[in-house]
Parts: sequence; C-alpha cells; structure tokens
Amino acid sequence: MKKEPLINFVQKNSPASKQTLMDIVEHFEEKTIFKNDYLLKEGQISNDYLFLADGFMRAFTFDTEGNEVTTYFYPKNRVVFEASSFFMRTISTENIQALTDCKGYSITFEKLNMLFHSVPEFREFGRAMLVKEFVAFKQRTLAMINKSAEERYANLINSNKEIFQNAQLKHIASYLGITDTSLSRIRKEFSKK
Amino acid sequence: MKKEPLINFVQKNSPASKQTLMDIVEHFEEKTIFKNDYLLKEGQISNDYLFLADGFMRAFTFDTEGNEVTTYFYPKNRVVFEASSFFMRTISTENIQALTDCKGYSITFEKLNMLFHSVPEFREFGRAMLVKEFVAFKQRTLAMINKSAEERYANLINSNKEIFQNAQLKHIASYLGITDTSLSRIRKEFSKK
DNA sequence: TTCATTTCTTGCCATTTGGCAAGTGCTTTT
DNA sequence: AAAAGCACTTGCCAAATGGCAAGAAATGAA
Repeated sequence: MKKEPLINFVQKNSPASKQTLMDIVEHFEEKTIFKNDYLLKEGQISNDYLFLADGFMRAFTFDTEGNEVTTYFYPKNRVVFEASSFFMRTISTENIQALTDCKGYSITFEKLNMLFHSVPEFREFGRAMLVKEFVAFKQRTLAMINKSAEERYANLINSNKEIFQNAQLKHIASYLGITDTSLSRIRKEFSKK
Repeated sequence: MKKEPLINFVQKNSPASKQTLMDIVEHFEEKTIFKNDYLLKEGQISNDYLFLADGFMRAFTFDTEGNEVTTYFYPKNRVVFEASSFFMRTISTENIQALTDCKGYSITFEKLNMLFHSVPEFREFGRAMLVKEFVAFKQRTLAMINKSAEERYANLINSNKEIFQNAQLKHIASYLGITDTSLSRIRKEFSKK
C-alpha cells in the first residue's frame, strides 16, 4: 500500500489495530509540493494537516520591519501544520514553503475532526502531535533566552544536520535570531575547533 | 454555585448546555495555593490542570549555568498546566509557583481524559487551550528573535500590566531574556519618554 | 563555457547587552 | 531604633552582535 510511511508514523505515535489504521489513513490524500511552492500562504485559512513523507519545508513570517523570519524547519517523517490557523480557523500570518520537492499525505480540518470524534486512538495521536510541537517551541524559546548565538548554532547543527543541507544561510540565521553576517562569522569560528 | 468563574470560562471557550457544563465542572476540585508555594515542582509528573480563578503564578526553570529563568506568567482567569509533563506523563523540568495567594479549580489527568472521551464539547475546550498556549509561545519566540529588549519590554507592559504589579524585576528580566541590570536601565530610559 | 545572479564571507566600526561591584532605599526582625 | 536582608539602580568597562559595503564563491541560464 502506498501510504505506508504514514501508517507507520501513526502506529508509532499512538498504537491502534491494523483495521483502525487503515480507516484513518484512508482519509488522507497524497500531496506533492514542488520546491519553493507553498503549503500555506499568509492570509489563508490553513486546511492542510500534512504528514511529510519526503522532502524538507520551512515556516516563515515577517517582522515589523518587513524582514523574513524563519520560524520552523520541518524534516521528513513528521506532521506539518500551522496549529493556530488550522485549528482555530483563523487567517494565517505564517507561510509554509517547500525547500525541496516534497511528498506527503494531507487531510482537511473537517475530516480530521471527524476522525478525532470517531476514533479515540487517533485523538491521542492528534494531541500528541500538538503537545510535541508545543514542547519543541518551548525549548526553542528557552534557548533563545539563555543561550548565546554560538550555542544555539551548536545545538542546531548537532540535532538537525539536515537543516544545513537544505536551507540557506539567511533562513537559518533568522531562525537562530541573528543576521546572516553573524552566522557566517560564527560558522567560521566554529570550523576552527 | 461556587465554581462559577470556571463555568463561565468553559462556556466562553466552548459553548455547551448548562447540564453539560455542570457535569464537567463537577470533576474539578477547589484548590488553594499560598504565595511562594508550588503547583508543580521539577522532577514531578504534573497532575494538575488548573483553572486559576484568583491570583498570579509563574513558571520557571534553570538554564545550563543554574540561573533561574521565568518561562511564563499566568494571570487569573486562565488555565495553568505544563503541557509536556501533564499530557505526556513525563517528569517536569519546570516549576510553577504562586506569586500571590491563589485560588482555583483543578482536575487530574485521568479525570480530564475521561471527560475528553465522554464530552465532545469539552474536547474542543481542551484543544483550544492547548492551541492558545501554543500561539502565545510562538509569538513570544518570534518576539525574542526579532525585537530588541526595549521593544519586548514595551510590548509586555502594554499587554500585561499585571505582571509588573505581581512579579519581581529579576523574574520579568529573565522572562524577557535579559539581566535585571539591563531591565533596570531599560525601565529608566523608558520612563523618560 | 561564459555571463549573470544569488549566496556567502569579511573588514571596519557602531550599538546593544552583560558582568561586576558599590550604593540606595525599603522591609522585616529583633 | 538598629541591624540585616532583599530589591533595585548606577557607573565603568567588556563582549556579543549588527549594519554596511566590497569582494569571493557558488549556482543557474544562455
């Protein structure tokens, strides 16, 4: 069956019977997004809860001065969604863009809700995804507060090597909260060690 | 009835019939926490999902150098919980402490789950709370990245005046990601305008 | 291959924030 | 009232990061 990565992912995060899993993934549709295209554009109400089977994405928005700020990187084998817009049905201030050609399985808000109401195990999955995202953000916020740019860089390169293979320096820089100039210098310092 | 603030809060966030509301709040227990006491201590698995009816709390943890870092302030009339520890049943790295005498209504993980499974409207409530927290964190992370300390201070004082009436300077400073020395200077600059 | 465009690096200097330590003022204890 | 403790402020200087602009390197198009 084609949706095997999705099945494995759901199973891993919230065990369910084979039949239940099939009932769940049946409602996901295959989706392809080419490099530089968007899963979500600001101003829209997000209607894609996407399991990213292959590729690499990023979320970004703009600060008050109009600079692009990367808010998140999404490697493959995880779900990609903008919680606020998707779940609250509000207009998104974020963009989600493919940094490489991407393939995955997507479900709409309506269908996801239907599954949440009818499949208790899947509710656990949904909550686990939300909590996971939340925790990741918390840790990042904390790191922003009490670590130097160099330490944040070191953490990122240790935990998410693939970011450096897929994203541009300026994307990584704004994600780390520094300028690309500074990141370039930090990287230089770092390579000496 | 005693739990009226809670009833109103649930009703506002996810409308339900009077009877359903009563069924929900019945499972919450009144809880009092005195100033400087803890709702959650690091090392514990959180088992309190608290609606804070009155008082003021903060969450904090320690950075790698052992400095206290305030991660969140909780004014009254909102829910207070550590999503990671409470929902994932993992050991908390955060502390939640009362900054004033506090009163609220608390429910355990088990009972909350029971309600989530049996009351669809309440599931919506639970999700809304999680998403809300998430959004607040995202905005904060973003602000940490692309705003100066002075701007972050200005935002905080405009949006959360009560923090300044309830928390110490050093708590606010670590929340803003600066030292109390710097905050003191910023505050001085600010009062000139 | 060659040219054009984009991405990344680097030098110079400015600005922001931090570290430390002393000092002020308020509150609590005795 | 004196002493002690805590919260906050301030001066001095250091360290981290930014802004700008020029140049180098990589990438993509013709």
